[in-house]
Amino acid sequence: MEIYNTVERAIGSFNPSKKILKMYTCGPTVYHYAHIGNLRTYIMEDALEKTLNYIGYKVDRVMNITDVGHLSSDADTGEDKMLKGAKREHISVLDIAKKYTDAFKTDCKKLNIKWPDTVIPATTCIEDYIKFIQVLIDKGYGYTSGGNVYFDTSRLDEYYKLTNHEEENLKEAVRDDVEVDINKKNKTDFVLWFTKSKFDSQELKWESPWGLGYPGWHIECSVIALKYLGEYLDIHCGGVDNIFPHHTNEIAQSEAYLGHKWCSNWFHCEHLNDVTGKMSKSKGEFLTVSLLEEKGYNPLVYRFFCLQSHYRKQLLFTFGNLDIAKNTYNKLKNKISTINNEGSLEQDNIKQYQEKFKQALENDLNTANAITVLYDVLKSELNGASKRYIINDFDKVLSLDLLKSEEIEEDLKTYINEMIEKRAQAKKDKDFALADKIREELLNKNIILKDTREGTTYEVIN
RNA sequence: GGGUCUAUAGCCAAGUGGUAAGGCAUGGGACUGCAACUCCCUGAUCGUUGGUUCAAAUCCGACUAGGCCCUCCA
Repeated sequence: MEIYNTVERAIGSFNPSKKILKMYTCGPTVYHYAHIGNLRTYIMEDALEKTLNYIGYKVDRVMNITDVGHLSSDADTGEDKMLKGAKREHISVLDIAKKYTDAFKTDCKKLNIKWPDTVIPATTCIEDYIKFIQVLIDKGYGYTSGGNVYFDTSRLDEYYKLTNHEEENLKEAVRDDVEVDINKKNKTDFVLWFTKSKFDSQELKWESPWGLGYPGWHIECSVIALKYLGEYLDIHCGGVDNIFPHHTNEIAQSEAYLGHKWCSNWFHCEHLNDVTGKMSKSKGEFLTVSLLEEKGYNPLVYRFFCLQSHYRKQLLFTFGNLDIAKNTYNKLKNKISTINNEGSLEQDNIKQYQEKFKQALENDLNTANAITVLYDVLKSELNGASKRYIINDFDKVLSLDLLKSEEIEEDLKTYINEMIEKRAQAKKDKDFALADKIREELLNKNIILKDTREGTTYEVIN
């Protein structure tokens, strides 16, 4: 397939000859609920993984869970994030991690995001970080200063390959709330191991050759990727805000450690913005999947909203825009639900549509176009069975539950049918007031009646 | 200040040199007791400006606007 590669700053071919691909994903820091902007990235990564499956690859995918605790909110003057969460809720740091890992898992499930095969909490690999850091020190890439272990970026020729930065142009401590670390030899050096925390309240600490402390932020991804996926990665994913410094530093550490090129493709998902810019937890409304549900949106409407757009374009979130997606999604599902299952499979035509669908996805994960192919299928002359077959096939990537209809309990069915009978009689008697009253009553119970030529049908919405 | 990305109708968008796909919304019509559903019809010369070319939304330059990153936010 063709896909944009951040290292090349261009769309390039991605057609490894092997059958199994190694994919690494930066996971969440589990100190609070994920907001839907975070989730956009996971949705698109999920679509990527499923696309790779669709075109014939097996994907060995690993994701970390950052439960080590790093800076709080957007300022690094405050407390440790995990600890802040723990204080807020009067439970321990580890309980916070568990709580929000579970919450994240639930969100993924609701959005039909496949949980990666291997998900590793950062705190389970402390020994590995220590060994890794020791090797970096032995090789001359690490040094200790002011109690912390730092990575010496001046030892690298290609430190900026991901960003095209020039060292002299890099500003230090751009944000007001960030302080310059005087222990660093170079301004881009970063911490591998902390013993002197900027905040003394760090709760989780471990013994190390350099003293009691905790790992730097970037080390966990390098080490976990190496431990579970080996020395070569095919694709590494994350949000665009991680390009610098996080991914830049991952490359620095990993390649310094390995002595060879580490990951060939970098996949970055753009941000979900609100009208003021990037969505964040500290600003504006804190939009979670649960909140969307409370407001009456099926989480898959949000997935659809994301898939209709391109992962490398910023997407503007407003409830108005989400309403449009909701309407579109409901119409789409509704249309699909009316397709019968008759006829025998028209293999040749089916293949054509599958090919078109594949082409859209292989073109830098063009999910918007892939959805258009779905509409082409709906409008086509294919028989019902063939359409259903294709829709089911497409949904392996889209994961929009396109063929799933809500299970309706027998009691409710009986009730609705009785009401429909009653209304039909009322209409016959020209008692439209009663007929409308019945329709209204059912609507209040989220049951929509539809009068068609064949009679009255209904739809239960959730 | 530097880097990076984006700019097509109200919204999401396709388009990768040959006279602008699709979806939703809007408006009109059919259907209906009325409505919803469904079906049919309905819209843009592509941020601005130079250039390359027989031909540009598509390539190059400049400009403008906006987002993101520059030490731990996906």
